[in-house]
Amino acid sequence: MSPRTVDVLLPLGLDTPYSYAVPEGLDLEPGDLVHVPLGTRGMIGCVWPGGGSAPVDAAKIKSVKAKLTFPPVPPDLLQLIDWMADYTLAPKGMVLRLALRHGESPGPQRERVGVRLAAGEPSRMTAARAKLLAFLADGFVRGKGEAAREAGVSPSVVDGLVDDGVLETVVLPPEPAAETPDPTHAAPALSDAQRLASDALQQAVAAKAFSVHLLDGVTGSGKTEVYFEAVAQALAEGRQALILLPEIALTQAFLDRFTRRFGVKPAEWHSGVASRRRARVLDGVAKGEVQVVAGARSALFLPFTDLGLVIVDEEHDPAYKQEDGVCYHARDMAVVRARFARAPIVLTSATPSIETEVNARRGRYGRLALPERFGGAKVPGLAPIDLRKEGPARGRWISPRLAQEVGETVESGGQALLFLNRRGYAPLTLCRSCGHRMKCPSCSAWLVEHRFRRRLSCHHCGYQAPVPEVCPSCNTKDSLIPCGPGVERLQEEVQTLFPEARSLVLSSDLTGGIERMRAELDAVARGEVDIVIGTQLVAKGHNFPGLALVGVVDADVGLGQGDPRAAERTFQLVHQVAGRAGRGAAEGRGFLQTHMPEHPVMQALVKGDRAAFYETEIAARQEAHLPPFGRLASLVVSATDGHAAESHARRLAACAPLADGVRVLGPAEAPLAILRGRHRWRLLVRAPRGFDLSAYLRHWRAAAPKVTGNTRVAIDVDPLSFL
DNA sequence: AGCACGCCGACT
DNA sequence: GTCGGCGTGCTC
Repeated sequence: MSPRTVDVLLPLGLDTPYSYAVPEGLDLEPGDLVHVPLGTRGMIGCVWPGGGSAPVDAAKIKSVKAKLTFPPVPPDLLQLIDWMADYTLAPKGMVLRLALRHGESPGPQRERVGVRLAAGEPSRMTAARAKLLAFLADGFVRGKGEAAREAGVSPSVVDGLVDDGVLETVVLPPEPAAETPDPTHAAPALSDAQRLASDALQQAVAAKAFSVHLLDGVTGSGKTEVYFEAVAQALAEGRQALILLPEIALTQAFLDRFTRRFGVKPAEWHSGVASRRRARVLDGVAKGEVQVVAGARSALFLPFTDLGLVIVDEEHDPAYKQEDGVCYHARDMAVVRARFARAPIVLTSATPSIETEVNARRGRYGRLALPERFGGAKVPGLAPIDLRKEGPARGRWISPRLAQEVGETVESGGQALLFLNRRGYAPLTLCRSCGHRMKCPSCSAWLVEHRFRRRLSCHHCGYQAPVPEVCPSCNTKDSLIPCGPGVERLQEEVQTLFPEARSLVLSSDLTGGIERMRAELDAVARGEVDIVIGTQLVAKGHNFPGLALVGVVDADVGLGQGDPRAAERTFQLVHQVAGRAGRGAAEGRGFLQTHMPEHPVMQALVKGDRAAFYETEIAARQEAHLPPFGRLASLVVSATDGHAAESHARRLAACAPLADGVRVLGPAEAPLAILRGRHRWRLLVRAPRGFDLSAYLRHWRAAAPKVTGNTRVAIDVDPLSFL
């Protein structure tokens, strides 16, 4: 009799599972994680449902080594992986990898050791020992580290007394991954509009069925309080809730709000969480002990077994889009997971993406609108400052009017925010003698000067070099001059204009990681800074209660380039930044510096007319058959050799299948023509709404000439950016 | 993704 | 003569 076999999907670039023999007595279910031999090494894979894989030579079949005592992948997540692989054209194994590559250490947890007073006298008494013994005099067990910390002595004092026999060690039960949130801890007082919305969401949760709602409200309208009530409902029913946030929005402020509502912090899941903690959260999620996870994109792949609610906060945020490897939009995939889990999902935004807005208008998503700013504070209007007429002097970026307003704000004790979406000191460095421009050696991009780090750096590949003393082209000394502003340069200008003011640059490339970032954001919130100079980072969900003025230094930055989403992104970003002001008691004011005040986006921003923006933008998308009125996919052919990339792109274009209403545009050199030393040619597929683009691309790929050498074809279904 | 196998340049 | 560069292809 031939041995039983199972299909095992491996987290590799493979589209089909492999067959393995099942050892006698081992019981395997789909979703179980197993250790299997592969070639010369071993690997963790996932038992895959179906059993319909193509038969292989029996002699090749190896045997499953062991089943891991690790949480299995639940059925809805298996389904999501299948679905994502089909949709994105990524190998199934690479999608599985997203769900397995959590970076946690799955090994046995380190025992937590506690101490308590035992019989016996210390051989010697010291001040530190006396302090510790006094602290432990009640005879209760304390964690080792905790005892040392609380008593104000070093951990070695604890160890010393243990060796002395005065203290005894006790093994403590493992610390829970998260404490249990209490849905009744502090029910908030909601406005009528909030109550209406939260009732609707609670009903959706109670229905235990798939549904999508857009929770639509301006910054400060109380969206978070509303969806917390939906979370409370899920908790009351004993089910799990997932709150997805753009990574940087997972601030102390968010955790504090959650804690105020539910009494304890949610389990966190993002790149800053230590690996041991991740393992505990993962385990807790799988066992249903962790009920609420607040996490970044990757939390989408956690093994929830009883998911009762998904929230995607700030659903329009482009950070949800994964651009490399498996290209996917976490918001869209969250909707799919919710569908498979038969759970309601709530998308929140003050400036919904056009896709979501149109879905809400069509009635595919329910819309819950929170029209007013909670607590009465006003959304700041944005006064336009026409840079053509009242711009600053050459080499300056803050117009006289904006400078005066900032000065008055700071003098009267208010906080000002200057927004400029450009990192570093200057986006371009050129030689005044020969005109040479400092360029990245492996990308077609300028090197950005970072004066604080005293380096030139490429924002696309991470290349860094010191600022040279002589021009690399003509060897003239001290001839390199910075062109254009970045936030660092803006701070320099601020320091010249307002020497007394305390200023701070907030930008993603500040050293110190997410912890330092949170600390600085908190310092701003406490009013320890007068003038904040920030990139888009300041737009994302931080609350600066003392902020009285917002100045958008260059509203035109994101426009141009022919990117169809440029208008949308500019609107969302500036709208959000403007919303930072006036959330507290102070009435905020805003200023918008632009070279094109007549542009529809600027007009909408100046008038605070959100509806006008959606009208023009939706009409423009419809006119151009762009998403969501048509579908797009991008194929980027890249190779270290430019001709190889171009010729493969041309041959690829030549064999594109014909289909009704489908147009293949290109190949054209990608806007970023060279990236990390690879030449890039781009093809764009435009198809009608509702067209099965994935199937089309699959046929195309099957008919395409096979890729040779280091040529690569990257497929992005529903691309967001056009670089 | 690794890791082995393969076929061409500069070293003990 | 071998060591080793990384291109190519396979892993149940």
